[in-house]
Amino acid sequence: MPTVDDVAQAAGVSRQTVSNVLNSPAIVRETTRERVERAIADLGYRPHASARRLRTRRSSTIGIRLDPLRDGISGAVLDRFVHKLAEQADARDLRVMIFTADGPDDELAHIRRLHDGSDVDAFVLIGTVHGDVRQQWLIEHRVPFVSFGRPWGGDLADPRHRWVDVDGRAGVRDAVNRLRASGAERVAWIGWPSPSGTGDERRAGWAEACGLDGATQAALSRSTEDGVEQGAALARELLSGATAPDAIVCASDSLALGALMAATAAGRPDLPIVGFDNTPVAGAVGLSSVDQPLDEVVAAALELLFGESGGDVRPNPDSNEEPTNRLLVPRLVERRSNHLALGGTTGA
Amino acid sequence: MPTVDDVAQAAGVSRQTVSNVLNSPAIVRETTRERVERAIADLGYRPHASARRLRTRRSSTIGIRLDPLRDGISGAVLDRFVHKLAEQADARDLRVMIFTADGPDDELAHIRRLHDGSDVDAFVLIGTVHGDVRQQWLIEHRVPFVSFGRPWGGDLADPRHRWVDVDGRAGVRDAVNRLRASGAERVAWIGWPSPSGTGDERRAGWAEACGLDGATQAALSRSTEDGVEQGAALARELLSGATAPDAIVCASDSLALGALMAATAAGRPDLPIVGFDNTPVAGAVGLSSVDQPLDEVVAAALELLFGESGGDVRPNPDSNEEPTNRLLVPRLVERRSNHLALGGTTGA
DNA sequence: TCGATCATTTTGATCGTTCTAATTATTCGG
DNA sequence: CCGAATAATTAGAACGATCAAAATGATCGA
Repeated sequence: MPTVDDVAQAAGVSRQTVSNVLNSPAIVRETTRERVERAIADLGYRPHASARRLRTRRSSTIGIRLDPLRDGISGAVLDRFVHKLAEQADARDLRVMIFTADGPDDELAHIRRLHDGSDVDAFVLIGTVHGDVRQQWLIEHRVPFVSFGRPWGGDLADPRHRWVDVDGRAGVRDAVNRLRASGAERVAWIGWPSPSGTGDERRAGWAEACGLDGATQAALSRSTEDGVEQGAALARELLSGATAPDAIVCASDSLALGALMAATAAGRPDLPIVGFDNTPVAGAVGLSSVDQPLDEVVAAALELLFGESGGDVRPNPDSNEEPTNRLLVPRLVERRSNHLALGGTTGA
Repeated sequence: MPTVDDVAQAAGVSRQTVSNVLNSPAIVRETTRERVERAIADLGYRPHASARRLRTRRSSTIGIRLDPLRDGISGAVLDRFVHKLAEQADARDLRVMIFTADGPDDELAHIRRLHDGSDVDAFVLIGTVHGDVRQQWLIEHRVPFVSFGRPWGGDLADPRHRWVDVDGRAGVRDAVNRLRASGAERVAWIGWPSPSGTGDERRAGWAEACGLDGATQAALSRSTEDGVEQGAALARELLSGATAPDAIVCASDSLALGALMAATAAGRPDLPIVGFDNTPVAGAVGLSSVDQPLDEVVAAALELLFGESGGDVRPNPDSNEEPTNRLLVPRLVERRSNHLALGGTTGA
């Protein structure tokens, strides 16, 4: 591999001029620049990333932990998130390094390793939880990071904690409103056990929009761990209850798929059911779902970390001038035909 | 961040001794080593990754392209693969860098960029295709790589092409045999259009084991692009045909899910159906599926690249002594109850 | 006690780049 | 056509680690 010196020699200039052509072309004379560029092309020169990183003390690399494998249907959202992150990072000439961890402490160990070794100069956190050790450490050590997920239980406006999130409450509210506009009067809810930041927010959206009194709300609301079977079980329970729902909104596609299966089996194939995350499965079985705008989420995350369109600059973590967080609005994807019942999409 | 010099000073030794404690502890005297280790711990020293990489000319980083997002159910396999890769790479003190690409040429551009910049010193390729430009370039430039997937149409024994694959033919064959042992006599096949290396292999497994004459084989075999709806359509076609199948084996879980939906809708909820990849959805709806041993695949891939348990060594690409590939055997995961029909798993 | 041998530690150079500061070319008003 | 200002380029040092080889310390048989 040729070095900057080889290029310099070939172009008849000095090392530094070659470097300038690459990093601040504006200060190099037109004719010189062209000569150097030709030499670069001829020799097939590429800067040695590690040498550059060593000198500039910038890795231009973001680290992200892959979510632990779940058996559920969901989780695919985070895979999509990572994918989009890689895509958009590339556009800014950033690299993405991944790692896995067993739990928060293990993750923190990885974060420290990658940070202390200057492998990575910013982190993206997903799935924030109450009193997160990661956030605390990152803030304390002034390591740039952004989280996909609000700092539950923390100061939402703390400028040192940059975050992006999707307004699940609004998403569910819209879904419920839509169902009611279509004639549903008893929209039920299947969600996750409290306390769960994300889950509680989504449920709140349902509670706000369902238009039911307290007793009816209690009768039409259920919670369980995420999972298809769990969703099916609770849907069966709801459907055989005293006040049967005429629509169900769920906190996830897994729960919704279960509910759809239960409804179909119970002879109610047309019961409107809405899931969350708009996973591939939802599309496949014809399930409505609240779609998170991951493209925007990623774009906002990178913008908070690196600025408007900045290449690899990286502002300091505690300016208080512009907001350091962003709440995005999801969109309901409506699907009408229950493919489980039809056995296919559009007729035989 | 402290440097090796700071540690040296604190421990009262030279730079190099600190380096030796980290890289070849055996040659350092016990007492000295302890002193240095204490200093390292006290100062919280971590070697600067880029400096080390610059000097050693080794990045200890593997690059992998994330599969393009598909709408299908499958594809999750590759996410799981990436996850396990990150896990096992970590155990060897390797980093994993991800990227995305629009097509083979774009991917090659990324590969060149990462390689030429010494960002990455080995690549893992997934989803090999006939006459792959990536493989060709990597071999030509003697860049270490391993592919998950055989070099379709190439020399399977070429020592310069390290690969790991799962024997889909054997997997499908076993599945068919199992179905026949349970009494099925007309096992149908729903797969992908030929030519498709992976798809053709899987179909061959069916053809070998189904025990049907040519005409019946033709009547019971269908192919289509991957997708739930596509699977449902073909299953309907098969079920309403002259010679109706009493079991269906599919090339993917997407197709199988479609088939299951179609069968359920057609009043044949108990028709045995087998998918491929054992994705979360298969578990959720109670679909049998052929499971790829991804742990072993990843372990084998890393072993082919870095040796038995080697940390970050990296053998040269063309020794002919040991095999440079590995074909692993998948395992059928049997599930009996069709949850679509029951509307849940284990009764109400 | 001496020189040879082996174990341990240190010194100087180097990886490929960019930073800082100094040097040389060029432009321009008068 | 000169001197000052600005533009363009260059030389030397530095980033933080490891390599290669030299220097020192310890061990041991004669």
